[in-house]
Amino acid sequence: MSDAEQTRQKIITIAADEIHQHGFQATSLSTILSRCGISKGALYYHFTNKLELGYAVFEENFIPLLLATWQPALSQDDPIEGLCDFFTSMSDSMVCSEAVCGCPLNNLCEEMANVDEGFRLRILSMQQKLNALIVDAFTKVKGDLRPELAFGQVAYFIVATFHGSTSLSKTSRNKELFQQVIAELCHYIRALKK
Amino acid sequence: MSDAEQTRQKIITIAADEIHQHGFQATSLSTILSRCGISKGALYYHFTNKLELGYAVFEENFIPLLLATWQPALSQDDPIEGLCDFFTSMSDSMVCSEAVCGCPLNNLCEEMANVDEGFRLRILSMQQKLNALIVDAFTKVKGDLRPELAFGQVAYFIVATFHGSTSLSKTSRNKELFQQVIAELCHYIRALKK
DNA sequence: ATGATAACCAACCGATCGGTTTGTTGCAAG
DNA sequence: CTTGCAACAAACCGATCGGTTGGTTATCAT
Repeated sequence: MSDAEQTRQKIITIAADEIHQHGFQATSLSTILSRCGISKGALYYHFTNKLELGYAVFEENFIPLLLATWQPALSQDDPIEGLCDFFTSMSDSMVCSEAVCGCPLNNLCEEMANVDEGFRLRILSMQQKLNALIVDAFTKVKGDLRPELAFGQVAYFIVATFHGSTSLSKTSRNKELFQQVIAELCHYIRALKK
Repeated sequence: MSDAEQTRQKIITIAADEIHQHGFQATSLSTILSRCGISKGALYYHFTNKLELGYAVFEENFIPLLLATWQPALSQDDPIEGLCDFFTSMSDSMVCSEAVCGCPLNNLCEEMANVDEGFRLRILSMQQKLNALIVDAFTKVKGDLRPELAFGQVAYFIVATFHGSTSLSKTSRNKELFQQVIAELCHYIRALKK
């Protein structure tokens, strides 16, 4: 990897961490620069402005991260149990510092969807991709599921509840509350089976 | 009402609208001042700083608004149907401009819970109050509900899903998606009955 | 050896932020 | 009639923001 590409990756990685912690608007370029150990000229050599840096972080860091997080759970032979195990292990292993930051997708959705159209469309695209993943997984085992279910609707419901539960855990700082909502979500998911 | 109290109320009302639209941190005092038609000296006569203004907005505007929104649904004879009617009529009557702004409680939770402890504790208190309202309503008709239910857990689940669905509608700008998730939430809620 | 280019640095810019200071007005009590 | 305080207005402050500019260094083909 060339020096330039190395610097670019470093910027994106650190910017992703800052955005995850403080949101996009509250993230200061100065902080990124000092953490990277580079100057502002270096950053603006690689990115035309802050917004383009944000888009790059979303596409090159957040999206692959989200897909890598959800994919394994959904490609199990039994995606129902795969999802429940995924949610449960996440709520069990969650430490306080993670609970505070929340899901990067949900964070950006809350913050930027009604602020910048570029962000909104990228977030929307990712939400649809995630939803399609869940629908595909359910379709593969649709013989085991209740026949009247609308998979798209159910998939959005699951993601909405998951995001809402991460939101709740931000104020409580208590993973037991998160675990409770996740437990209830797993009840719901398992009840999708015949 | 005295002139001073009138000015104070005007500031809070307009600040509440700005915070609801743009979040707390992105809300500019200058904008509030010009919308109110007052000077900065006037604002700082009534509030010691921006944070205290934010607290006042939360306690004197958002909290009463939220309680007035949820209370009627929960004090029905049948809180299950009350909640479903509440959610459904909200998703039906929602216009695009409302969908973009989301729920004030959820917005502040996402933005401020890990930024300011004063906000976090106030939000947490409100979440607990809302949860208690739901638990109380369910307890009154517990004879009609499935016996194995943990009401607190169920209540948090409902609120989490509702907040997650408002989050989803921010990106889609399409109330049909919101309606779908709400419809699935109503399925879940009605299934709480025996 | 030299010119070109990629990759970067340091200093600076205007704008805006939350917050402070000083001054002014209207009314009400003495 | 004047004194005093409540209720503001207007100007200003330092800090920080995203962004720009002009130069510097290292590499590499010619």
